[in-house]
Order: sequence, then structure tokens, then C-alpha cells
Amino acid sequence: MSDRRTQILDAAATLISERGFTSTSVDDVIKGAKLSGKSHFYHYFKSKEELGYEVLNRQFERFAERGLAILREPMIDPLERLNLFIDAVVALQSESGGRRGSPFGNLAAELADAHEGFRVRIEAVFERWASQIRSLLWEARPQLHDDVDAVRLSRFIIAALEGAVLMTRVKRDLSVLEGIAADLKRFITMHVRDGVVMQSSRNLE
Amino acid sequence: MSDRRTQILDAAATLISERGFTSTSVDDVIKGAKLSGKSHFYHYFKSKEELGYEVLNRQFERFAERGLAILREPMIDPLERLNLFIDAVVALQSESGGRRGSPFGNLAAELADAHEGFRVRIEAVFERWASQIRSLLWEARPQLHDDVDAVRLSRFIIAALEGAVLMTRVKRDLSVLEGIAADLKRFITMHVRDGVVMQSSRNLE
DNA sequence: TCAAATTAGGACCGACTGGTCCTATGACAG
DNA sequence: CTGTCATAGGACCAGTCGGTCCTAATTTGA
Repeated sequence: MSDRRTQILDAAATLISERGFTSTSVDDVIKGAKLSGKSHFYHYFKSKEELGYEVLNRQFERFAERGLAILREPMIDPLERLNLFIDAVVALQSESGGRRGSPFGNLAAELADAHEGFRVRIEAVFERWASQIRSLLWEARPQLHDDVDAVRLSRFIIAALEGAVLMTRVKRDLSVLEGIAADLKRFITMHVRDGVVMQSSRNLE
Repeated sequence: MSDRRTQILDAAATLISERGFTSTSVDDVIKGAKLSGKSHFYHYFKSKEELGYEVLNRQFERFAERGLAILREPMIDPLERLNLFIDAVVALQSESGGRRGSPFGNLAAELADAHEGFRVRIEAVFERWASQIRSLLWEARPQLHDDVDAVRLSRFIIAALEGAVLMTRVKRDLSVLEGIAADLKRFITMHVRDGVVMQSSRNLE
């Protein structure tokens, strides 16, 4: 993959996460990626829409590498991994100082109703994310109560995190996310079988 | 307040919740409210921005009447009221068939970074919402553990609900919201002092 | 009755939208 | 040497954006 292409993708990712997809113009992307002109851009992407799809994919891959990867660490206890993953989400959000929400949540809120193409792709992103959590939960099932519903719990975790990131952005206060993350850990602990010890890097405050 | 004005406000509310603020043009609103032309619109609102602010306020008032009001019902046990409120959010969302998310969450995701005026107003909305939950929690404090942090718990509830609505919209599946709502009720139950009975219309399934 | 507010409707504005097309370089691989 | 691809850059397109201005008919309240 050419250098220029990723350069465009990166510039677009930044702009879209700052102002949304609709409010990011092709000209903005061209400026951001320092291209010579429109034809230069359309040499690499056949439309703004296609650019958006690829940006979304790249954002997910990035998130998979830097966040989701933790869920699969083989040497760490699964539930401990879940706590570490939540910490990672907090850390990722801290990088932008609480500004700039989840790239998935943002696009979802902006386009889920209006643009079916995006909706389907965002749904797929959430599904892949949820499935990672589900397999971790499956792995941890000896430590969990029998009635734990992995599908529901995985959705709850994602919803809480997405909602938390959104509120953090609105309040411009990272401690909102930190508090919700801590509560979320406690909620997960609720599903742990009695007598099973669980320690975490930062849980329960 | 004139009839026309509310007519415009209603049309705009529908359009904005369907396509977002930026993607709703003044001409769309004019068409939706069946006005004669632009000058007719600008007779009532000095700018699109001001229209947006008023729409947000009206959405909150509507939500306050139809949802938040439950939190203040004097004859019902506070924690039971909280469950009823969560049910009401689910019911409200069902009206649009799972499509069309929270008007606050949508605007937040779309404009929190880009438009300070909206950000501040959305922050105020969430704050008023949170404060209603906080006073309910205060009222319920004899039933709750001593270490319950009302500020944090209220934020958690809002974040979970906003995240749930978002995911429901993406998946186009109301059962996502229902599941998260049920889990949220269980999370709240976790804060209740042992030995205190708490029943709900639909809790814990 | 007279004035103010409301309704109606059209012309117009500069800026911007996503997108196409065309020409003319340089670089590099066969 | 030749053709393909990347770079560069400008002209142009039809349509939309938020917003202004102007004229005129109709309604309403004092």
C-alpha cells in the first residue's frame, strides 16, 4: 500500500474524528494530507464515501491492536485481562485529553440512521468487538456464575464504555470516564463466583 | 408562543433527530413546516444555530415531562421509581422502533468537539438529568450502602442508557436496549443494603 | 380605522459541496 | 526507449448551503 494512501487515510481519520464525516470536506482532507489537488485525491479513492469506509476499518484495526489485543493475552487471567482492557480504553481516551470520542460511536451517532452503508459497517465493528469479549468470558466461565449471559454482558460493557466516552467528551472531564470504568469493573465482579479471588491493576479504585 | 413557531420547532426536531443537525438544511425545515419561504423562517428564528438551541431545549423539556417526571413521583419507593424510569427510557425508544437515538446523545456525538455553544448546552442537559437522579438517590439513601457515590452512580446510569440507545440503533434491535436496561437494574440493586427488599415492574427479568 | 404582525413568494448572494476532466511533469520498471 | 503510474495544478460543473432583501397581500388587535 502506497505511502500517500495511508497519509490521506491518517489525515482523514484525524479530521473525521474532530468534526465528523459530513462536516469533513474532501478539500479539507486534501489540505490535511498536502495533496496537489482533487485529481490527486481521486487518484487514490473513488469517492468520499469509500474513504470513510476505509478510515473506519483502519480505526478498528488500530483499536484491535492497541486495545482488543489485551483481551487475548494468553499468560494473564481472563478477568484480569478484562480489567486491563478497560484501563486501556481509559488510557486511549486520555491521549486526546478526554476530547474526541470513540471513532465508532461518533460515526454511529452521526450516520446510523441516515446512511445504511455506514450503519452496516459500524454494526460489524461492534460485533467483532463484542465477540472478543464473549470469547474471553467463555474462557473465564469457570470463575463466573452459571447464569452469566455472555452476549448480554459483552453488550453491556461496550455500551457503558461508549456512553462513558461520550459523556466524558461533553463534560470535558476525564474523571467521568475513570469513574464509570471503575463502576464497570465492579459490575463485572458481580458476576464472579463467590470465593474466586480477582485482583486488578486498578480495580475498585 | 405562536403556533407557527412550535410547528417549525417540531418539524426541525424530527429532521434533526433523523439526520443530525448539520445534515438538516434550513430549506428542509421550511419544507417540513410548510412555510412559504426563507424569509418566513427567518421571521421566527435569527439563525439555524438558534433554532438548534431551541430544539434541544424542547427535547429536554419533553424528556423531563415524559421520562424524568417519574423520578419525582412522591407515592412510589425511590428505587422502584428508578426502575420505572429505566422502563420509560426503553418505552420511549420503542416508539421509534429502536431507530433514532437519544436527541442529546446524537447532538453530543455530532457537535461536542466542533461547536462549543452546543457542547455547553448539552452538558447542561446531562447535568440536569444527573441531578434528578442524584436527588432520588439521596432520598433513597437509607436503603443504600453507605459508600454509594451518588454523583458517580448517576453518571453511570446515564452513560449506560446513552450507550445502550446508541448500540440499539446501530443493531436495529430493541432487545439490546432491553438487555442492558435489565443489567443496569441489577447493577443498581448491587448498591442496595442487604435485607432491604426491592421489587420492580420488570426487573431482573 | 390604522398599524403592527404574519404570511406569501421570489430574486439573489458568496461560499462551499463532491466530483470530473484536461494538461503536463517526473520516476521507475519492462 | 517506452509505457505506466505518481505528482502537480487548474478549470469547471451543477447543486446546496445559510442568509439577506424586497414587495405585497392578509390577518389581527387596539
